[in-house]
Amino acid sequence: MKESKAALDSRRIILAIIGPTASGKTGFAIEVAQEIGGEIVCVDSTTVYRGFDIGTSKPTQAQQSAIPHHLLDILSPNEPFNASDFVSKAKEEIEAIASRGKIPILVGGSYFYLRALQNGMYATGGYDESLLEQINEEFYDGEALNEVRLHAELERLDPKAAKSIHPNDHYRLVRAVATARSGKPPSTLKAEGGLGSDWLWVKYSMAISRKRVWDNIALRTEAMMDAGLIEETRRLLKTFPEAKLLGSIGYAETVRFLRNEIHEEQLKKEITENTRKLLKRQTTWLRSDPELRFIDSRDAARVKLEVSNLQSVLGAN
RNA sequence: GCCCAGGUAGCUCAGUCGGUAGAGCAGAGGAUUGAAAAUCCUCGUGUCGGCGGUUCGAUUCCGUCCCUGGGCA
Repeated sequence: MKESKAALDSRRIILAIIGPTASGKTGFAIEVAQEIGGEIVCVDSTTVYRGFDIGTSKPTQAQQSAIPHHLLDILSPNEPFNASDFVSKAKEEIEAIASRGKIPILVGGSYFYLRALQNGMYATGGYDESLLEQINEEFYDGEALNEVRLHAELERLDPKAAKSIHPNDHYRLVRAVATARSGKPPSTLKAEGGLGSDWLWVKYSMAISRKRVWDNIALRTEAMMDAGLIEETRRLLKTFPEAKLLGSIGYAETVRFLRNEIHEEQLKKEITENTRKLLKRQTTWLRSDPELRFIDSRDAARVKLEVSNLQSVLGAN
């Protein structure tokens, strides 16, 4: 545990370039990867799915052939995927990259996934999914979930957890009750399985004003439409109508357009607005992480310098 | 030119039987532990179009002017 003696430091370097949508991180990450000899692991809940290309701003073929990208196109649209799946797959990729003598670079905007990978997740797993449904039924009153009763139940089982979960947050409420009923009060859980201190983390985000990201978002929405977002959505809707991602930004709005619920101008407006809201939520995550440093997209050379300094320090032992 | 309906928060509008006003959307901040591009919480002062008049007091009533939409010429 002691890291004061350099001779004991056997950590390997891992880079994270994690930033909001349309902030220019993809291009920056590729440049950095080329500078330091790295490979990219995508930290993104959407680009894992095949077929969802335009609306997810998946890295282009050219970008992918410039630097290997992992965890891209690994799933069919109907397959489930969550933070835990991400962690286990990412760990494999990271090990594989390191064993090739390359530096793993985590790139994406799904901060929740990054945190799960670095710090681990609660080992809840003790109940199966049917318990969630059972609770949903038990606390269903006529038309809707009775969150007051549900919240009271959590209050009884785990007062501390109840304090941190708002009654309207049904999803978290049901999960917390399920966890508590299976014998693990959520407030007592400890995160497990994170990569954490085995690696030397170098974490960056992009230094760019919200105004400029807004502009990028507007331009990118136009570009997505020109590139055939509507066609892509029509095709996916036909082949995978149940796909979870059809409910995500870009696709959900386009589905409504295809059902003639909104016109094209409205479609563009809604995608732009919803992407801006996403930007805001992502920014909240970034601000909460004191390890993150913000860097200009022209400063790839600085990252290279930092990495080689770190390498010489680590290599000294 | 005349008639009608409006001009209130960035947008769409509600409202005040006269005591200076409030919703939705947009926007901002936050949370976030197996759906996360999801889910949830908090945040609303603006010459109530301008100028006069009546009044203790006008965004509210009256007059007038300007602007917008519709109709008639």
